[in-house]
Order: sequence, then C-alpha cells, then structure tokens
Amino acid sequence: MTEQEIIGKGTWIDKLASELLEREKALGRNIDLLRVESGLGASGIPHIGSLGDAVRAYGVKLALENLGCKSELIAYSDDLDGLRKIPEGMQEFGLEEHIAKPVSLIPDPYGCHDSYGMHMSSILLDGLDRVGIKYEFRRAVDTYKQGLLKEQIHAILQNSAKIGDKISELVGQEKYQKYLPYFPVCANCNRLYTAEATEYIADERKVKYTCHDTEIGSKTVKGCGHTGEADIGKDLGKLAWKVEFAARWKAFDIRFEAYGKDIMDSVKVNDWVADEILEFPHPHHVKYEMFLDKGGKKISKSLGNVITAQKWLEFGSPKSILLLLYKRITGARELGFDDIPGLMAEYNELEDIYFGRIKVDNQAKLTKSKGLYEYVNLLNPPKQPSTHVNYRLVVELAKIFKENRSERVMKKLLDYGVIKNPEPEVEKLIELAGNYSNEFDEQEKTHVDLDDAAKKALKLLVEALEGDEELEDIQNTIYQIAKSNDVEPKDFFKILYQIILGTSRGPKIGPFISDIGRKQVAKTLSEYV
RNA sequence: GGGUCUAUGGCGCAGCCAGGUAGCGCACCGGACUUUUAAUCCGGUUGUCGAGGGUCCGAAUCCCUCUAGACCCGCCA
Repeated sequence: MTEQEIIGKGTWIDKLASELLEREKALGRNIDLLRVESGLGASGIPHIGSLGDAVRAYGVKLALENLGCKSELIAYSDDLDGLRKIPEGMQEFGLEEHIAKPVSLIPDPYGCHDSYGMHMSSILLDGLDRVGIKYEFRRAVDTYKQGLLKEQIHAILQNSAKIGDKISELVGQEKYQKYLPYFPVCANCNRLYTAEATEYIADERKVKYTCHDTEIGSKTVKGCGHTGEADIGKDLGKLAWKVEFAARWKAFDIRFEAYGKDIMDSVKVNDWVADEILEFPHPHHVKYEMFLDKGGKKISKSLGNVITAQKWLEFGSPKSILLLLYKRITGARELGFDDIPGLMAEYNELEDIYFGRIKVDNQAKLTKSKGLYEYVNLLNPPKQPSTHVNYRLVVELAKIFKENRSERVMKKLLDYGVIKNPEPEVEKLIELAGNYSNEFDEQEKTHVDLDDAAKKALKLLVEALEGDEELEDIQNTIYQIAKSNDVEPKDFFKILYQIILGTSRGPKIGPFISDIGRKQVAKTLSEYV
C-alpha cells in the first residue's frame, strides 16, 4: 500500500474511525454527533480490561474528532446487574444475603458510596480520570428508573417470540423461547433473576412475574414466592443482556461500541435486534481479545489475579497504560505487572521517534509510531521531549537504596550522567520504580550455603567493615580475606551478592558497599555468621 | 456443539491489522577495562517466520486448507 492511503494518524484507531464514518455516511445517518459507548461492569473489582474498553472507545472518539466530527463517550455502568458471586477477598462483608440483588441496591460494604455497584464503578472511573479519559457517566439504575428505554422494552417484549426463536437460531440458547428477555426486580425481596417474567401485558406495559428458586452459577438462590406485575417504565427491572444493548444503542443513539470476545454471541443477537426489531442500524464494532494473566487464564473479577488501574499506577505512568491499550487491539495478551518496564521504555522510544531523535526509514511505520505517540498523549502531545531515564536502571538502583531512596538514587543518576538536574519528573519515576522493586524483587532469602571457611572469612569481613579505620579499598580487602581463608574469591563474591542483593550477581562490590554504608552491610552480613 | 486467538533464533517476544533488507531482550562467543569475581562498554554467532497451496514484480505480513496449543461461549452479565 502506498502512503497516500494512510488514514488519519496511521493507527488502527484511525482506520476504525474511518470505517465507522464511511458506514454512517452509507447509512445516510446524521453525523453531527457520533456517540461511542463503553459498558462498565459494576459487579466486581474493575480490572485493566474493563478500563481498556473505555480507553479504546475514547481513542475512537479522538480519532473521529480528528476526522472532523463531534463525538462523545458514554460510560455506562451496568449497576442493575445482579450480584452473582462474592468477589475474592470480600468474603468478610456478609454479602451472601445480597446475592441476586442489583448491585445498585446493595449497600457499599466499604461505606463510601451509595451502593456496592457505585463503589465498583467509582474505582473504574477513578482509573479513567487518572489516565486522563473524559466521559459522560450514566447508570443503568437511572436509565431504567427514568424509563429511558421503555419504548425499546415495549418493542422487544412485543416481539419476544420472534426474538426467542432468533436467539435459538443464532447462538443455540433456547431459554428465551420460553421466557421473556426481561428480569423484573422482585418487589418483595429485591432480587433479580429469581423473578421470572411469564407474560407481557402490552396494553398496560406491565410484566407478570413469579419469584421462585433459580440457579446462579452452581448455587441455588431462593425465591420468595411473590407474584407481581412490574411496570416497564417505572418499576425496577432490566432487559436480558441478549437484547439490552440494542435497546440502549437506540435510546442513546450509539454509533460505536467495542466488545470483548467473551460477549461475541450477545453482540450478534443485539445487532440483529437493533437492526430488525428496533430498526436502528447497530453501531459499528470492534472485537478485542481478553487480557490473560501470565498463566494464560482469563483475568476474572472474582479470581484473585486482578490487575487494576490503581495497582498498575503504583508502578507505571498513566502513559504506560495508554500505550498498552492503544498500541494494538488484536491478539490475545498475557499481561502482568512485569510488562511495565518494557512499556515505560517503549514510550520513551516513541517519544524519540516523534521528536526525530530516532530515524525510522519506513514512512508508514514512522507515521504510525508518531500517531501512536499522539494517541498515548490523547492527541495533545508535549512540545518538548521529557527527560528519559531507563526504568530498569532505576529499579536496580532502587533495589540497592532503600533508605532515603529518592535522594540517593537521584544522586547516582547525576553521578552516572544520566540526568543533568534533579527534576520532579525523575523523582516520580524513582517513586514508581521504587514501588516496583519493593513489590517484585523477590527477596528470596536464599539459603546461602556457608562452609566453615566461608563463615570465617565472612566474620573477618564483618570485623573489617565494622572497624573505624578507613578501608581505602574494600574491593581489595574482600579479595584478600577470601584468599587467605582458602575461599575461592569467585565463590566469596557470589555469597556476598546473595546475602546483600539476593542474587548471584551485582555491581562491583567495593564501591557498592560504600554506597550502602559499611556499617549497614556489616550488620546484614553478621546475621549469617 | 459454536467461536476466537496463538505458532517467528536455545528461551521469552516484537513485526502482521495498510506487503518492500527478519528485529529486540535474555542466553552464548570474542575483545576492552578491572592485580583477581561481577558489573560495564564494544563487537559477533544463532532463523526453511507451524505445514501446504494461492494472489503478487515481491508474502512473516493478504486469501484458502491443514496441524498443534490456549482461551471464550453454549448459566449470568
């Protein structure tokens, strides 16, 4: 392909936005405002994948604006969803009794938000705020209470038989041939899912239901036996996911929504419902793979392996998150915190490309890299490159200096000539890298094997270090002690590294010991004598 | 049953979505420096890009078939 075909800034985001725009034009729809949507789960702790959905949708919004259209991101909290499982680590809050209730009707176990659901959504919104994503927030609970979907619900329920058959045909699920795709919240016990909708009274716009036992996961949830009628415009209840998106797309006039491959089937059904039942051409989509943890398991909100934006930001910059999410969308990704150092370095590299410090021959690749850099900066790139300090180097230094870390690491960086002046930016980096080194440098208190000779040598070294007289050449002293005690210097150095750093290698140990402080080292070593 | 992704030097991966010199990290080898370990610096080796076919002047990249592995859906969201 030739370069004149490069769209926008050359990234997948631009390509997607351009497809979207072409499609809207072909459909003949009004393109004054192109809304994009991201759904936020509110049932569990939001992980980086949920954040990704919104961050990428925001990227599409930016690309649309770059192509000259107005756009807006709706962040929609699914807080009418019922609580199905108690998330890992939240066993002590007595949430059992709230199982199957909409998460917006469950009190916040931490007491800081109006509900459990709002608590969870807030964590995600906080993540979005911290990486600089702007959005318009909407909640399912308000949407339904205000009856914003009532026309769509009505249309769907009137066509429920047709929809049920189509669901069976498209995805092989037969349940909606029997039941209405609508779950009222039981007026008596506040539970969702237990209330089974049996009949739709179209004239009154009411759904008849009976609250009875149901299976959620492998557990049975008791229904209360209540029989009632729910008004689709007023009473709480929600559409099943298989049809809910479609209703929302039409009501909010959504033109784009990304989705993870786990909900592919739902999207397929919803697209059909939007097109055929609601007569609203479904939004443009892009499918993305889930983030997997390093073992290849799906990151699940209810398992313990959650990577949240908050945790990530302890170690990496907001830009490292944006880079992760914008660099590509396809492909299964095994993700872990150990990807942070690489992303931090990659950002610096992109910045160098952007400012012409690194030459890239291929024009298309240059454009793409520059474009990616701009998206990572939310299309508002800095005028000047920042000071680049190698993240891994700072992690190494942070490993060594635990006391007065910021000051001492900064001094080292100045000594090494890596930076010219102490800068707040670098200070922040030291903080991040420091957190990383604290958390992930496995301080394997390795059982250091010491024979008698090594012990004796170690003891002598401790004495020498504790001594008041200045050891002008610690390196040499160590070597001499080893030799005169029949310990291979090689092994002795290794032992010292193992004790001090927990590794079998390290920086030149003489100067290193003075850096840490002789007394400090003597104290550490003496524990092994 | 349905679907998606992945396969690239010894290991871990990028590049693929918009075709144009196959790259990075680790490991490995050599050299420099250090009285000696390590670190550091410089240089170097390593590939039928899973298999087969197709399109093209040109394919790791696009299309089809196949193989192997992983994951998701078939509760709910």
